[in-house]
Parts: sequence; C-alpha cells; structure tokens
Amino acid sequence: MTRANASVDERVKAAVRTIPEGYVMTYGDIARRLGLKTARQVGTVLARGSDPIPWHRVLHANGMLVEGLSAEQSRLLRSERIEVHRGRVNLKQYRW
DNA sequence: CCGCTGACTGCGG
DNA sequence: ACCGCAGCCAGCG
Repeated sequence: MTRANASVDERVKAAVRTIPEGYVMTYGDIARRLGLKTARQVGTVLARGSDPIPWHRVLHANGMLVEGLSAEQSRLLRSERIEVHRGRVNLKQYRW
C-alpha cells in the first residue's frame, strides 16, 4: 500500500515531488529508483503532465534540458538558483 | 497481433 | 565535445 500498489503514473509523480528545490534528477535516475525498465516510461508520464509537479527538475542523462520546453525550463531552474549554461545543467553540481 | 511514436540512453565516429 | 544512430519498451490506434 505504501508504494507497491500505486500505479506507475503515481509513483513517478511522487518521485519527482521528492526532488528538493535547487536540485535535479535525470529520467534514468528516477526510473532506476522506482525499479522501472526504461527512462522513457518516466518521460511518457511527465509528457502527459496532468498534475502540478516540479517537472523542470527532471533532465536528460547528460544534463540537457527538455527539447521544446528549454526556455520555460531554464527560467524555472534559474528561479531556484540552478545555473543553466548552453541549454544544460552541470549534474556534478546539482544532481540530487 | 502489428506498427509507429516518443519529455530516453549509450556508444561509436 | 559534438553529432548520429541503433536499441529499448510502454502506450495507443
């Protein structure tokens, strides 16, 4: 009931909500943390983005921002003091 | 059941 | 460091 029964959809959203302000995680990080098979699953859930979650804290494996949403995303990240340079974030520094 | 798509990745050039 | 691409696999028609 704690987690096991929850749907993948809910678990992904819950995981994203655990990312503290000022930190980021990659799609792969979340997938591995939840024991999911692929990072794409995480992306698929976020793409539907039905609920208010800090989606901007989720990046690609190399720190790149989400294609097509980079403007909005970099604005949100910078608003919480995360540096974005050339469309990417330094994971060594901000990865949770 | 089949084929295509996608908010992904890792590897090779 | 920067592409390009094949591999993966859940979701949808």
